[in-house]
Amino acid sequence: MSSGFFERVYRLVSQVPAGRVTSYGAIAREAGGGAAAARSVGWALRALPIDRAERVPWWRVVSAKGEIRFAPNSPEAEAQRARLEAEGIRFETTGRIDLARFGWP
DNA sequence: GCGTTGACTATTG
DNA sequence: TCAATAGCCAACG
Repeated sequence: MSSGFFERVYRLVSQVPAGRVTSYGAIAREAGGGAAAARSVGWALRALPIDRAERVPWWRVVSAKGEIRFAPNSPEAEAQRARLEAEGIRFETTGRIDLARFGWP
C-alpha cells in the first residue's frame, strides 16, 4: 500500500508455511530488491506493527545461516525460538537451524 | 534531496 | 571454520 516493498515483504513472509524458515535475502530477492535488499527486509520487519506481527510469521525469518539475528538475551529472540520449536523446528547445538531440512525453497 | 541507520549477505584474510 | 570488511537497498529525519 504505502510502500510496495513493505507490503510485499509481509506478503512473502505470510506465505511461509509453519515448520519452515526462510532468510532475509530470499525474501528481499522475491520482493524484487535483490539479495542486497536483505537489510531493507529487516527494516520492514522491524517496523512491523503489533497488529501486523500477529498475522505475519516474522519468527520464521532468520539469517542466511539459519540463526536468529537478535540479541541472545533479547525477548524477541526467545519468543522466536519458542515459536519455531513449537512448529517442530529443531535447533543445532550452535543455536542454528538446518536450512537443508527446515529451509523454505 | 542528502546523510544516517539497519532484524543482511557475500567476499576476503 | 571463524572474524572482519565492503556493498547494496529502502525508509526516516
